[in-house]
Amino acid sequence: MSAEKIKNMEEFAALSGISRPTVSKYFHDPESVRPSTRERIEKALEQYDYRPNIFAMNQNRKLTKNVGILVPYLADPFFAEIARRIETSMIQAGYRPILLSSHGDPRLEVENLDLLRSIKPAGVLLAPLGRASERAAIERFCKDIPTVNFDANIEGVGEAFVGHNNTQATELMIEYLTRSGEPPVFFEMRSPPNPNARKRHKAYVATMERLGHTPHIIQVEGEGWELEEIGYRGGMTAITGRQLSTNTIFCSNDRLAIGLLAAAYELGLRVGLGGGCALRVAGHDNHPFCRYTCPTLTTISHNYGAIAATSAQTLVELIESGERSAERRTQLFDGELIMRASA
Amino acid sequence: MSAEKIKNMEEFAALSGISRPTVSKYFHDPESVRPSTRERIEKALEQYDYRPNIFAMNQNRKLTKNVGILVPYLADPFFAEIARRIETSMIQAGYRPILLSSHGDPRLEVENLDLLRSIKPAGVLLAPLGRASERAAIERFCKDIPTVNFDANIEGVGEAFVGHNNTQATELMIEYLTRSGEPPVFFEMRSPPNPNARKRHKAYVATMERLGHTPHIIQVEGEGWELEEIGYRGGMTAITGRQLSTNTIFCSNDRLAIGLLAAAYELGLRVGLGGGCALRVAGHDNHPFCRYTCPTLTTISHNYGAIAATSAQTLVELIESGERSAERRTQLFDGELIMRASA
DNA sequence: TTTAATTTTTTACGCGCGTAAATTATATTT
DNA sequence: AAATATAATTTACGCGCGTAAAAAATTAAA
Repeated sequence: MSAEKIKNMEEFAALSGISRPTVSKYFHDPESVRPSTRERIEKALEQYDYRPNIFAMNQNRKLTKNVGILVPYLADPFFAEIARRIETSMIQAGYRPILLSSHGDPRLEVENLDLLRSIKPAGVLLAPLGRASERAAIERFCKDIPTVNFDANIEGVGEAFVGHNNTQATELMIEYLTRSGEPPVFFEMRSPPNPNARKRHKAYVATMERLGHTPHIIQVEGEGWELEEIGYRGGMTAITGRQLSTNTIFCSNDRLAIGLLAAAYELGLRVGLGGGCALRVAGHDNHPFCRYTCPTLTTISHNYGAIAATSAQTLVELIESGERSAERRTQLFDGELIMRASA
Repeated sequence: MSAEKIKNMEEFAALSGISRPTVSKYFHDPESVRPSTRERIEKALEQYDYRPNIFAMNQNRKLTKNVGILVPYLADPFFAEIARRIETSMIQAGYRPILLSSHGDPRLEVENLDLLRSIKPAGVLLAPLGRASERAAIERFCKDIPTVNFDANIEGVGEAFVGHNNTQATELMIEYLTRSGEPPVFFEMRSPPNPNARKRHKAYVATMERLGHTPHIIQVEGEGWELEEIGYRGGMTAITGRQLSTNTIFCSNDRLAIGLLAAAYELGLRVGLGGGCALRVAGHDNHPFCRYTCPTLTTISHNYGAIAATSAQTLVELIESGERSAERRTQLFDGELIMRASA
């Protein structure tokens, strides 16, 4: 490889003995130039190690290969995992994903949308903060750029929504818990930062009533995204304060459940199904780490694979058809009961 | 807010009655224009909601406010956490971080470096994959762009290295474990994907020998970044195969330890310090989740705050001084023993 | 009010590339 | 070999903005 540094396509074109527009064409699609030309370009490429500037490329293109992925909080392994899968799908489909996290901050979410605008994305995959989001800004964004909404639904926003069927999943778990023991109390945050919490709350109440049980809800205090810590503290006060009307707790999400398990462990309560267990605990999400709690956490899994693949595919179709779909499609994937040792 | 859409600075300048270069100056630094002018611009800003295109801005600037952050595997909460902190630091310092993950793939690491080149970053914070990295590509990158290396050191690459003192940390843990019980066996992967593993291995051997003990190492099989799963499976075979020469296991990292704890739990081994415990397990990293294992995991914490802050600050200084430092600075932060219940 | 100092505007060019239209060169067919 | 089809080149302009230099307008000082 030569030591000379190549600044731009002009220089590279000169060195390879081909005109710049042809080189440009080559980078857009290597098949679109004559084989002999292609060979010459590729030989030069080996010698000089030039790569076109991606953002300059996209500046004057009507259709770019950039896509944005925006999630509310990347340090949460749930989002990290689903983002990773979507990223991989989009790369395989020939796109270049840019992943951004809003760190739980609605202002940063808006800023990130502005940043995404700047890369002229062909489309965006958006998991919004939810209630905290600045709806107007998001709506404006989606009006301009084809967007697939995932994980958390903002009604009417984006061309499509792909998500988890919280209602079905909640029913599934309550039915299982009721069938195999006492009906559960619901353990949640009073003001949850994560989306989906409301839906789960409502589904819990509705399902309990349908089954003829009285809903019983424990709402723990706490702000922010340190959900395990909040679950732990809330669990301590709930258990020591004897707020539990049954021996079965259904947590709004796995991270709260993980904290609750830690509290139970510390207080010497045995958690699980068998005789001699004082408590059953179930979660929701199938968080990457809940296979490794002690006891392992019974939970409901999102269909991660389907949600990631469908979101990605929906966006790709949207982009490649070139049309904005007339009606907004909503696709929900059923949750799956993951029976482990905690309930 | 008006319904009209503004495409570029030209249009916005026309609507606000100010010339484009002055508007450009305003966006660079609002204080640099006359107060009356600033007012007019800001009034127009409220009306029309225009934002300059970030990448077009940077295209022709000698010094941009973009910085890149590249980590090997973002779905690992360790990297998610440290990246989040660095991102926040850089935002506060007035920079615009772009966070990228290589998903454990060296080729993607090189592609990400190319992508970073395209945004003309003022500097880059790089946690390389380590041994798997394509050293030549990284060297070339660092020659062109001021880079601070963090977490995993690639000797001679980047202007500075900021990381965790694996040697001190390993010594600290071995001394603690030895003092409070039997000297530990070392539990690691035969071919670890994560950086730092080698250093810890060497430090283990050296420290054990210094203390007059025979090093005993269990190397588990497995590829990829599913470290908990690998730790679990390796733990199962190690325990059932009676490969343990002592009752104390020091894991190369917390994620392996988490898997190992799950295996011990499943096999009915009590883990912890007290009488009646068959095993002691310690980890390394202070992974965000090891506070919530059962028993809680004794480990060594990186000085997350210091590493993130120092990396960010070093890069900012490097950028703002405008010089490339003559000698490569290496800063290691000592680990801290986090005593919990598992050892 | 005049003069000097500071801003702002105008003008003009550059960044690295896309892309369309017209022209020229090369390959394929008859 | 001539005619046709295909590909490459030249030319020219655009994307959204930075920035430098000169000219014009505004403000502050004398």
